Amino acid sequence: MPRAGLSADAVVAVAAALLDADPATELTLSRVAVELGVKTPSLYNHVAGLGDLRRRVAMAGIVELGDALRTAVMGRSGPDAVRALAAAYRAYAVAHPGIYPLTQEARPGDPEYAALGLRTIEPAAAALRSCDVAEDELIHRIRAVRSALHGFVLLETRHGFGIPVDIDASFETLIEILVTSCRTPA
Amino acid sequence: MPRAGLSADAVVAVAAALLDADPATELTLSRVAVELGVKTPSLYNHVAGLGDLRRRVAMAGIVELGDALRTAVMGRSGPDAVRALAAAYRAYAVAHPGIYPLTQEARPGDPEYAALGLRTIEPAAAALRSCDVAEDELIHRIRAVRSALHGFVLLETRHGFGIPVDIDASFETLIEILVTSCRTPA
DNA sequence: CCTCCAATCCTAATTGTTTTAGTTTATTCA
DNA sequence: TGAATAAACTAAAACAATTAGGATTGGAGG
Repeated sequence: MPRAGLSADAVVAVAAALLDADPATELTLSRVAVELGVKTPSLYNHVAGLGDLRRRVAMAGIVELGDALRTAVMGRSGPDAVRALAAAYRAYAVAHPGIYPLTQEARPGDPEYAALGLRTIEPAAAALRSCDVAEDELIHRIRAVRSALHGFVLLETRHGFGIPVDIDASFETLIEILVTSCRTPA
Repeated sequence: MPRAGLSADAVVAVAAALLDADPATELTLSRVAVELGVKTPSLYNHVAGLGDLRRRVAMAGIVELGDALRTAVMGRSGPDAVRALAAAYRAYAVAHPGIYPLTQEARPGDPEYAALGLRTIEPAAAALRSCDVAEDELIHRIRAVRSALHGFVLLETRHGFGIPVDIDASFETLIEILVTSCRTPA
């Protein structure tokens, strides 16, 4: 038995790659093991099972998505910030159609996971605060933006938009609707 | 072997009920069979397998959702129609948190399924047309509304809104943003 | 250098799932 | 009544997750 030299990170990376390569196919430990040239039970030395693997992929994805959003919003404000945030959000989902849905899955009773989730909320909060959104409206506006972006990229990446009409234009329309709510401070 | 008196519809109904009763738990033929007091292979007399069962549940759901939307929009126009549509959409998803996601799954190469999908699009198209949305903008507006609603109800029903702040108020905010794009004809 | 121990990887086995094949029995209808 | 059809069953194959336990590797400390 020559040692394969695995690590939790390597397993997570392969799982993430498989997920993005074919988002429609279920992630299985078998496929990850084959990809790594190892038997399935060996994965348990690095990861506590399929559920844990999915959680780890999700957390890595949240960090990446959060960083992308933070970067996008940096140095921008008002409608510009919202537009940049939206573009970055969509870009991440399109680039990672398998990982993305995991990043938006709730895990009740997992404080570490919940804490990470704030990474994707904060940039949105910053962008909206930079439009003069009242503080008691902020959460609702964040939820609205998040809902719109989440729904759009989910439908896009899963081919839910049936008609072959320019999806970029649809996204522009969506963003402009969202931005409208930003343009006019009270 | 006393006969159980099943039918495709009965199987679909039980599957739908299981799905809604516990949206987090995977739908399996085993559970459906147990619920019906029958062995798993017997289900194949009525349904072509798990995939077919899911498809049938989805189609039944699409019809129900489409009817709810059509009813909501009937006799209304402009912002009123959009508000009613949104409320009905959310009500369906909340009442059927297990079935709803299936109704929004794309099935490439399934014309019957695609045709059914129009049932949920048409009410939205009607609502938006009744605001003076230009015809070449219509698809994009429909997609925007659909994205926003889809994302919201998915996050709501899967407990994706972390903070315990009034979700109804957030939905109101979202609808008002969508309706804004409706209020002002060119 | 050598021993030892912990980590890694394996095989074997259990459980639970989908699905196919073939059999039996109930129902229907000619 | 008797035959055809449909619905249920048993048996079994294929595949996945997981656990248990055993063997080997690789490195840490003497």
